Amino acid sequence: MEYKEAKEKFISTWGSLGTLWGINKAMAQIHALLFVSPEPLSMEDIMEELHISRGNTSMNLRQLIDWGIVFKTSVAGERKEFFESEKDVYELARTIAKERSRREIQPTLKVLKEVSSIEDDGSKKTQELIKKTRDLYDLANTADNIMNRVALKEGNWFTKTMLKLLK
Amino acid sequence: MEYKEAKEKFISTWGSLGTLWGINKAMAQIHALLFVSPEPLSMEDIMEELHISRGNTSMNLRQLIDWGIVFKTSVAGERKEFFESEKDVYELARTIAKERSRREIQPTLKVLKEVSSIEDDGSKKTQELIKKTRDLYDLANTADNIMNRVALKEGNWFTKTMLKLLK
DNA sequence: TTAAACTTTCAATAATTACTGAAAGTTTAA
DNA sequence: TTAAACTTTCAGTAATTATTGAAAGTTTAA
Repeated sequence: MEYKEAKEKFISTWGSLGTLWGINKAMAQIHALLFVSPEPLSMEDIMEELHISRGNTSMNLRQLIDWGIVFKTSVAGERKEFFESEKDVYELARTIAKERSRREIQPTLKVLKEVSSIEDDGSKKTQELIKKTRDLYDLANTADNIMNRVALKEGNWFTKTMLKLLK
Repeated sequence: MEYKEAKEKFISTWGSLGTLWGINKAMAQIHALLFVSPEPLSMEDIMEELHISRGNTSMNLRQLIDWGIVFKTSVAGERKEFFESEKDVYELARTIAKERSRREIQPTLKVLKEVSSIEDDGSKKTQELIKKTRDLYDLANTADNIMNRVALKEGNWFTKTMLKLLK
């Protein structure tokens, strides 16, 4: 396997993995492409490599920028815009974790809190609903804290420490 | 807000959250329903509460069973099958983490390993591909290890320890 | 200013994914 | 055994989500 094949394999795998996790294929593939490109790419470049339309490219680039993992750059002497991705995997993971927390976990926690705060009328089913949503709240909250506040902070101090403990 | 409304809110939120993470709505909602039910439910019960067809119910129950988070049970004196979900949130999280690792992370790691093992021809783009896929491999591997081997083991020892550190 | 170069938007369409319902299959009580 | 009770399968359809392409919008060099 040499360069071209390897790169295509990576991009296509990343696309499928994205789909499995609720991220559309084009978005995941654009990210993958930018991630392994030594140089920033133009919209033209991306369209051509991935065989996707201008509109699709534009919309998905915007989403990647909204997520904070792709940036616009300018290239000296070129009029059009170029794009590059966050290159540091820890920074990438931290950004994604932070965004998913903000967009998805926090709203869910809010609902879990509301639901688990209903009045206990003493019935078994009400008590079960309260207990279960409270348990989920605690779990989601803890996982969120670990992810955002420990695991991904300060380079990989945490990682190194944990891997030592795992020996 | 009282019982009925709270329960519906929980089930519907769980369904949307699932969708966002690549799990279909019916599957997530069946799980939510079973998770807060004090008693096992029959297919009939589930169909009626969620307004979904028999076929849909059957297929999604099977998937939940395949994932290892829903079980068939028998109820004394009843001929039909009943279903109940894993009730412990830690066990639930552990099972889901293990399955997602097996189904998704492991295959991805395999591809990342392959891609990052191509021969270095000295070109910048090849070196970039190797470096980036190697970085992703390390990140995914570490996250997977922490998730499966530490964070979710033995009740919540880890959680408690971590939360203390976070003070 | 203006017109070429470029980007965004969005209605139409394609592709994918989920869901239904009825037929086929299975189990169990008598 | 058999027939009622129940579950699974799957072809057809519906719903959702992704993609295109062209028109509208924006920016910039001259």
